[in-house]
Amino acid sequence: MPKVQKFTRRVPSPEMKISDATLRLHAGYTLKRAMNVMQADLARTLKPFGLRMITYSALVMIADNPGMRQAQLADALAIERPNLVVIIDGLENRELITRDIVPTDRRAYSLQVTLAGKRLYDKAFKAILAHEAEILSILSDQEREQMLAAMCLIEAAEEHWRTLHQEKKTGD
Amino acid sequence: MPKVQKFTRRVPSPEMKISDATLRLHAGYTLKRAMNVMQADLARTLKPFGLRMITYSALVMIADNPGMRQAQLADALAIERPNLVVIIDGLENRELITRDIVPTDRRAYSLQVTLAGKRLYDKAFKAILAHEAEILSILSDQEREQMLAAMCLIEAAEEHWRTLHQEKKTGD
DNA sequence: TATTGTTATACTCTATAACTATA
DNA sequence: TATAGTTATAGAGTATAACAATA
Repeated sequence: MPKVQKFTRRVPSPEMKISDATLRLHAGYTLKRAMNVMQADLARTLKPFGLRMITYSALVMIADNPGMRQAQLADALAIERPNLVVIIDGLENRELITRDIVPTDRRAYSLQVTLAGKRLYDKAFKAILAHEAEILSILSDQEREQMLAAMCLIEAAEEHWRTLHQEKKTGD
Repeated sequence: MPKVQKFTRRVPSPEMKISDATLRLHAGYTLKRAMNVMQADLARTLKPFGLRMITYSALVMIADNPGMRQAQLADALAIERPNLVVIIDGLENRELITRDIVPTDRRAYSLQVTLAGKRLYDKAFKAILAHEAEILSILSDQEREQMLAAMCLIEAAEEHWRTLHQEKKTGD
């Protein structure tokens, strides 16, 4: 089987029309492309506040759930506990949150937002809402609601789907 | 003897209710959560074929656009040229694609899919469609179409949005 | 001088094992 | 024994600078 095809000319001109029609048939591909746009805008929006997506998410969760522990936060944000440590460290060093001692369980910390943390949270939250409203303005209110509902259904479907197949994740 | 816990708890922690209601107000957050589900399933689906998302995408693009160059492929997949090299290397080593010489431009390569590459592409494509159909079965046909249309609008909106603001990305 | 493919590098994000101190 | 937080580390994924060959 000769692999030399230097004589088969296909004329790969720079003006050639590139098509990703096949990949567009995959919902995951289209979803990823759209999410990259949202993600990039979100990162730009948060940058002036010195926040990244994950640090902002952690700040919001702590502010909304005062006293929560790191393990709970990691679970809620769907990240591993070790990766949360540096995130919490950063927020604590900037005095946006505090790690308080839990009298009933001296292994754990009670996470609390500070006044400065809540102020930053409020500003970042409003900025994000404004940016997202701008990007999503191409969608009607109904389209936007239906899209978000569909996203929630997809996310929720995973648990249902896993239960159905009784995941054997221990071996694979 | 299966180990049975006296008190089975999914989250062995305070009985506190954790809420991510605020983050749910951000479309980007909800979008990311849903995409993670699709992404994880896609990775699982491709694993038996020895493909990752990016290598599968490259294979499909090359098969659908015979003769395209690496720079074009990198642009289409929205990745940097240096990161594409190792991907192309992998596909070429497995003889799924070939790098052919372009007589008219000896700097460039003409990317072509091999028969084995096309066969793997067909199998992987069908597997992905089946998996996605299963996950998206919680949505009606109309809901699915509307969701995908919304995703395309969001992605397309970025260019429009950037044009409107006449990006000063050179300094930011 | 600009472009194609490439190398080297670095930085982020994520995943896992193992340690400590508690329970 | 099990859990909460931590440390160290490794693997992806992604970004930029710079180089050789060629246009």
